Amino acid sequence: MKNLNLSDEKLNHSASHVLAQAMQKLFPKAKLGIGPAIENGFYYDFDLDNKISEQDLEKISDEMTKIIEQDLPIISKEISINEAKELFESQPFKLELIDDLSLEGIKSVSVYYTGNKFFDLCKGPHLKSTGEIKALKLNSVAGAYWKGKETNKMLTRIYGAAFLSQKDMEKYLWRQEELKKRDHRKIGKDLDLFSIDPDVGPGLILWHPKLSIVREEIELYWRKEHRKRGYEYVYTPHVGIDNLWKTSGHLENYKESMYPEMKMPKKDKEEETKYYVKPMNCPFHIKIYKSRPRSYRELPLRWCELGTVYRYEESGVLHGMLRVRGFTQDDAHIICTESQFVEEINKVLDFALNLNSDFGFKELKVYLSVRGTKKADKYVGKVSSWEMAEKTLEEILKERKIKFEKDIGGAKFYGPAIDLKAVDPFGREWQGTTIQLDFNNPERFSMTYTGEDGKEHTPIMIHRTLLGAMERFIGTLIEMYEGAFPVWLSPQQVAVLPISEDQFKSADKIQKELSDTGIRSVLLSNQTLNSRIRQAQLEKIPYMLIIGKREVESKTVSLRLRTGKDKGEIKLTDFITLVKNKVKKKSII
RNA sequence: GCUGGCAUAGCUCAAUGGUAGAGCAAUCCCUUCGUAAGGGAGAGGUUGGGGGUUCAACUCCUCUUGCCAGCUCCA
Repeated sequence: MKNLNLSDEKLNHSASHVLAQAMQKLFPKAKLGIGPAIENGFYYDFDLDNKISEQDLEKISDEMTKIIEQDLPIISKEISINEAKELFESQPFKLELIDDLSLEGIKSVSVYYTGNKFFDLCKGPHLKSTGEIKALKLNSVAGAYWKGKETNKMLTRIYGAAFLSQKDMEKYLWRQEELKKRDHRKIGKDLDLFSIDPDVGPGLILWHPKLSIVREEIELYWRKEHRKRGYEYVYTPHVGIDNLWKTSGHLENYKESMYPEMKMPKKDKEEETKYYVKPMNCPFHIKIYKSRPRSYRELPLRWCELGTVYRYEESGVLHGMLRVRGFTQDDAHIICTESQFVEEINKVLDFALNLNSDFGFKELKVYLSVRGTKKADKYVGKVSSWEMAEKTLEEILKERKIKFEKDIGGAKFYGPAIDLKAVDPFGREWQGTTIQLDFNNPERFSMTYTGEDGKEHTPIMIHRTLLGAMERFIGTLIEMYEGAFPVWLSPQQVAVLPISEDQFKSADKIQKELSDTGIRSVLLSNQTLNSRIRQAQLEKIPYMLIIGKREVESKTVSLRLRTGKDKGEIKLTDFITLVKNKVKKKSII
């Protein structure tokens, strides 16, 4: 969660109190949960006897407006735990919160009054009066578990946002519209990039030809960069026998995320062989490692694979290409000695920063994912190894003077991680790179190498993805660029547009010449010129070449950019050089 | 998985109990055009699926599948 600035927090937090007050008036039996300010707004949770839907928001919003117009003062009062218990007698959730606070040893709590009828248990701070809220928008109704626990009661949550001026609200609404326009699911349909078919299965992506070009370009680049950095490619199967997953601990720790087993009867025997589709690639890479004895002289080993895995994610979390059930990780496992480990992590970090920058992600947020306190039994391996690893990763980040936040509870069951999240122009964060330590598998699989001392040692395994997964990464790119991919990734780079039939032949020749130099181009010759320009524009093709009588005579092409800019006449050879340059520099246009 | 909502032509949407309609796309015909939509014609649907209520269901009820928002979870 991002840090909120104080004025936004006061504003939205006060608005959430106004919402609660309005709800209590409209639904006197409503029990109040909590109502904090969040990034870009606020919410409040209620326990209601009745169902409410988005249609009710208007009514609630009107009630809130009345409270705002009364310009009620917001005043805090410090009271003792016992007084608080009396005051919130009829509010079971508040009583629970008071008990929690009391258990923490807190003796008094603050209560905020809005006018003299409404009060709420609250730390504050707040606006001085409701009249400071100048505009308001209720967005949605959703269910949310009390205290975020799946086993707790589900409350009704209402989301909204408050503003200090009408203008601020307009800006906010504009942003919402802008985000809707960039939704990769919409763009994916509009630009014929991908689809999801219920008959194939929810969360399984069908890559259409255009998006497959984007992926192919990324994969080519990815391979080249890995080769350059001393990685070797491996290929491994999509399924493995249950024994493998027993050894890896997946059947113990990860089974609910795995597709169910495939049972294969054995000939003349009663037992069956059970196969599982892989949710991770690690066990396979480990088996390659274990295919023969290893020496310290071979280490570090860096094995990478575009490994397709399947995870049976809960139906409610699926989201276009960003959260799917089948995805291809740009996976790698680095197997090294203890003394190589710090350097290897640093190399991976260098690689990751470089890669992110090449795709135009200039701003990154770094997280150190460590164990949480809640589900301590979820983590496998010795506590001492965990402490050591978390400390080492933290030191590496500090050494590099990288600013980072700790993501407490963000560690995988097998080890801590460094996660990089790309920040887009709208401030949204997209996880791609994750560098995870794994001290579960080397032990479980009894991975060893012979050291300089002639003795057996256990290697360290680093598990990492840089892009994350092809699906999520490319989905992110679609949102980031609003479907207008940088030139090197554009499914079509050039549209060739003859003005009339007289130039069809020349245009066709130009298109073939572009193809010969490896530039992806398409000849559009139906309909009017304007309609073809529109077509190329809507397809977000970076370059349009207009070929008319003039151009044929002077042996040039007229260049129009997808930005709408008319660059005038240019020689074809110069244009080819220009495109090649843009491709090389990975420019947007 | 949970809470709430949605599902009508390829797409975007209309029709609120009386046997489905528009624009765009696609198809065919005419048009050959100088920087974001040239004109015309015909076609396209057992209203996501099953069951029920009713003389009559896109419309009401119920089950189911998928999708959307959020919760929880995650590459």
